[in-house]
Amino acid sequence: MTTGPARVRFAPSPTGDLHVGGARTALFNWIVARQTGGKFILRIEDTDQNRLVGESIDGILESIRWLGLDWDEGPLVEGPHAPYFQSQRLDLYTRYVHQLVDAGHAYPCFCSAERLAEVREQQRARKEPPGYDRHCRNLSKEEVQAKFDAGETAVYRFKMPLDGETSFYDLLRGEISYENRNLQDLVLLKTDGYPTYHMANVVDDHLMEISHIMRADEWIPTAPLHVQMYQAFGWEPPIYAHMPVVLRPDGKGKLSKRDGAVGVLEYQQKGYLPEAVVNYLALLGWAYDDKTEIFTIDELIEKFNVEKVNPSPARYSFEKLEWMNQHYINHVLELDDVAARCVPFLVDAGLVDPVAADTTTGEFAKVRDTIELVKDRLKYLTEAPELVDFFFKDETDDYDAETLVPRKTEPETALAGLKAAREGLADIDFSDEEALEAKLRELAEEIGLKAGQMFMPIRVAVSGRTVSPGLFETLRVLGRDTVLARIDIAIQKLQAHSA
RNA sequence: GCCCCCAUAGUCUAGCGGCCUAGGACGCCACCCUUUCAAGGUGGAGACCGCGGGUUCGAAUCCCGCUGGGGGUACCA
Repeated sequence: MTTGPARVRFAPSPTGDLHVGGARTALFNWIVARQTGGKFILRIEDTDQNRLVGESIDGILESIRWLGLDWDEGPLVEGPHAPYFQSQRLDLYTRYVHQLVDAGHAYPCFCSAERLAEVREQQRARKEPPGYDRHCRNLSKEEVQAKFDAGETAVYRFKMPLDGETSFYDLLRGEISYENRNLQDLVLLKTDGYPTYHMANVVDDHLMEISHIMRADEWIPTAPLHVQMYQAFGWEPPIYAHMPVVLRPDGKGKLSKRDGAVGVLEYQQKGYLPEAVVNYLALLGWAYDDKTEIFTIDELIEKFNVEKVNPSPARYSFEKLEWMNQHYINHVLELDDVAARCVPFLVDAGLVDPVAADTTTGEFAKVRDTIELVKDRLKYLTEAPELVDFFFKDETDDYDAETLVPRKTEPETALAGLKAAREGLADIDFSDEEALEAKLRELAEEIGLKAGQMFMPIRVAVSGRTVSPGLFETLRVLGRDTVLARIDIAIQKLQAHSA
């Protein structure tokens, strides 16, 4: 698709959180930049003062950063085409609009919002396609001057050719063409002096030397306008590749906030790994072959091919993403890595000291030892605290004596098992998991219990719950003192219960 | 309404004229492993490749129509 280094851009509009659909577009752009040794440019399209949510910019930058998509030019890092906020480039757009006006490709339009609404209303009543009626397109120089002199404000519209057709090549779909007579004289510059997306994006993409425009599907209908603008300016248009939109899980419309977690940062908070999110997003509409689906970021850079992105819209699946996340935690990341990523969540839960963030500390070692036991059953990092809390607390959470008694057994059975364990484990080497297991199995046999009947009460006694990591490794990590003390408590509980 | 895009199982997809009695994954169902829960292993159900016409010795793959879905139709992006 390209011969040299690509200059691509991701241009979010700061109107809220960056959501996964946008993140996917950003990812594809970033990958293309990296695989061609090009540049990934981040540009903030803050051209709509009404929808602007100032604080959202930080969140968007944080989201992109969290995903690991570093940008070469843009906010904070700047670059040769600064500023990268369109609100700081207003004079440029004004200048270029006037260039179009002078060349006869744009014109001021004095129509009020009311008149436009009225025109649309009438068109609808007559069942005609809605759109601007080009009322001001042929105003004479004198008429225009008179209106400005009278203090009227104007927007500037592009003077779309009335006949002929406009076509462009889309990397995923091939040639796409539109008949000009169906195209509109869209607004380029608004009355508040801000440009519309069309103006800002064409001017900036050209000035910033963007080579490939990879953006969402929804932009296809306005692409011919952009192509006409490039022509009017006498500029070479970039290569286009429109990414299919991400649909709601039920397929009924674009994915939006209403459909659950769609903000990138929500995934961070919910204990997802950026690697898993990236991997899932890459697979949404793209596949390398008929088998592979786990890709490191470097493999994506090596194997991804924009031209193979499936042009049909894809539904978003929370289930598959969840599976992907679990797969990464269970099978892709190394233990130390998972442990380190769990630390913030454990700290938040008040279980470990913040110094555990330093992987050379004993605190971290303890975290690693416990995470090792639950790594293969974690779906989200957020589950870590609830799975390992009993290793860090002095006592287990309170539990009902009943839970010490496995189904279909009597309290006496559980009590006998616990007492046997209490004695039998007293002088066992707790660092030796196999010895622990051998001893417990031996004790079970001695008192005529099945392994499960013996193990469950102990599990509950030491962890306070019926679901826990493997028993013997749990005992090993807990250590003799804690284990014996907790068994004592369990025995008391059971005796009190039966009395 | 008009314009544009898309079309392989519930979902994401492989396939780019014969290798397809359509492959993989998620989800689902069994069974195995097993000290709980996961993970893992094995097997299974699930697609007349949206429908109808062509082209061809041969079509999921090429062409046309239809239907369906999605997008756009703003002084929003």
